[in-house]
Amino acid sequence: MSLEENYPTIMLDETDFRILKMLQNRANLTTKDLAAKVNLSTTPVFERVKKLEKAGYIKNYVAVLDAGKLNKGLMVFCNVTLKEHTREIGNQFVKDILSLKEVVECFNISGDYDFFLKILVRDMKEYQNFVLDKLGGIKNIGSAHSTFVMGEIKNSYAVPI
Amino acid sequence: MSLEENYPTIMLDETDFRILKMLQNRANLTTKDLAAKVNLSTTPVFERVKKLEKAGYIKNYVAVLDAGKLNKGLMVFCNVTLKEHTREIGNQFVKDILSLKEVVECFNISGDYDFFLKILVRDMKEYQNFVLDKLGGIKNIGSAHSTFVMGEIKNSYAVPI
DNA sequence: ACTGAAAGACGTCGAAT
DNA sequence: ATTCGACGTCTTTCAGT
Repeated sequence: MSLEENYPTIMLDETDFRILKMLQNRANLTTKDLAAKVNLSTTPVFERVKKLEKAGYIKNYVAVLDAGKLNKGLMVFCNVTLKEHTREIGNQFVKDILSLKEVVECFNISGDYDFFLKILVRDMKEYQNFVLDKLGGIKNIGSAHSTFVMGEIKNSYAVPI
Repeated sequence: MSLEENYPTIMLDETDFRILKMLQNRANLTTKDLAAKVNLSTTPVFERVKKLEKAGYIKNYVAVLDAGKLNKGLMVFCNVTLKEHTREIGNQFVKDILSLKEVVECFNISGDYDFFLKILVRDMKEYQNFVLDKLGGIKNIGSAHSTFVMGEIKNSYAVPI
């Protein structure tokens, strides 16, 4: 009964999956390109894409930028615990975290920590400032453990289908 | 002197940054839309976008799919250590990991573990099979520690600019 | 559900300021 | 570096199968 699930549920066939796979690798393929690859004319492909958008399978189209070129070449994972686990304190933490633009991902996790943050900054100095000025200003953080990314093997936003 | 840095280095102005910000939120904005938002006509905006693509600031355009709808609603972080840290064993591990479609991200990290993996699967059963059949088949893994995502607070592919 | 064609919008480029 | 204008291509729709 969640608010996000109010899309129509539809059946996808093999062609739909092929279209989704191609679009999550290159969203600027034209309908014509897609049509050629699935051996159809443009009309059914156009209608399938619209169907997939309206049904919520395709949530958005985004440009992938180069973090390093934009001076955000240091990726840090920060695992955080809260001092208390009431809903109110959790909600406040979430609200505070969402205001920090350096935090590009935040998940509530199982295990020793409560939250996992992925942070993008320019360098160590900027990360130090982030921890001291921004993370340090958030209430009810019990502990924070930083892990630094040394090398990127694979970084995809694609869903494995 | 890295291989990836062979793009021309150019200076970006405020308008370029505004265009990048908009495109990483909605890549299907038309040149016309962008032009209206930055108070220019289409031609300079078109040329700026092409410039940003050629200079490597924009690496790609992708469709963002709904993982839950596509039956990949369980996200798991898996921290892995290798038994030995030679370049050869590391390279083989990387090669093996890249062949697993469930692994959507893989980073070489500092700290207690060597690699961080983000994995998307349908449910716990599928994750169990992934660990037993796929991860378990990879040589030279010393230990693997799984953390399960219980809730998504923020999940963006955007670079904070 | 697909094909083919037709209309309109947009991307794309040249000339000009 | 931007505007204007023209052309080609793509998106989008519709009649027909």
